[in-house]
Amino acid sequence: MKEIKHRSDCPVSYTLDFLGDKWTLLILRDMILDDKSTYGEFLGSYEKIATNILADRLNTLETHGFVTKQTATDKKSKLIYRITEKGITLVPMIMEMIIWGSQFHPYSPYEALLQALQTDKQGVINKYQEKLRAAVAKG
Amino acid sequence: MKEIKHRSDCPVSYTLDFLGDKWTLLILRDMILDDKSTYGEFLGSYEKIATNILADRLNTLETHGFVTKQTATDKKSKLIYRITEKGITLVPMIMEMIIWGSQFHPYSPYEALLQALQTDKQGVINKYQEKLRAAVAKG
DNA sequence: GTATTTACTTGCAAAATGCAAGTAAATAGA
DNA sequence: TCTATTTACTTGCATTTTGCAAGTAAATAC
Repeated sequence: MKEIKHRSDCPVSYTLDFLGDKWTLLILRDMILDDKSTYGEFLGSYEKIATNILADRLNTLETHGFVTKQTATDKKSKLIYRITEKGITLVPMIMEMIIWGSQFHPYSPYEALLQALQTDKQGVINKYQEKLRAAVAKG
Repeated sequence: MKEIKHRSDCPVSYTLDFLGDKWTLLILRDMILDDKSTYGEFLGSYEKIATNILADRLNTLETHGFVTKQTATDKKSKLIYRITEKGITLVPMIMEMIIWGSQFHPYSPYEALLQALQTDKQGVINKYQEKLRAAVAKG
């Protein structure tokens, strides 16, 4: 279990204390953009996160209220990780990263999304946030 | 000198390969928000970056075209780090971090900035980018 | 009853970070 | 001109984090 140390009161530093690593936001990307929700699904992502790191990050995300964990209704051995309202506040950051990264390295699977972001960024953000909220509400 | 390894073509992962650590964006914050430009100034920031990490990150930022380095006109022993056009593309990300971090941890020195961001985010971004471009042009 | 799925934990090696001290050129002050 | 200080690092070593492979354990499928 990782204890987060805050180096200063600056919001940039504060943000990096949570999100400044190579894996945390990739898990949230999987949840936000690809509707992934289980350990196995996160593990299956192309970037190949190590099992111990994934367990650690999921734990930290849960501890700090970005996700919740509950056993699946259909299968007791399956755990469902769901993004919370706090997690949903990270949608703009993820979108900004898609925009930024795409400038230097185009990625065809996100071409339509990128186009939409360039036309109406706030609209896209709202749509994703509403979709995620609906999923939370559905339970 | 750090070689950046890209884990996948996903722009989020690509972005994190560059910026997914605790220090790189803090140096850029110092340049963008506080007009810092020397090794000593970065070292003086509240978060207390280690000298070897600072040297490494400045080197990496320079290697990848986010900053340039040149000796000061007034003092040969002084090196000036300047943000490039590529570095300036990170302004929206930094602003998003300010907005996000401030939600959970208010920080009075950025109160006015935050207010402005909430009223007219794109306007603030443009203003900062123009200010930085002007500084680049001035040399 | 046995194999597989799902979600981890454990142990150890490798890499990154943090801390303290040392270096070296340029400048400032006596 | 000699000495101290500023500026920008590098080096060495301890600590922490990450990565990889293997092991565990409950639930489910066959």
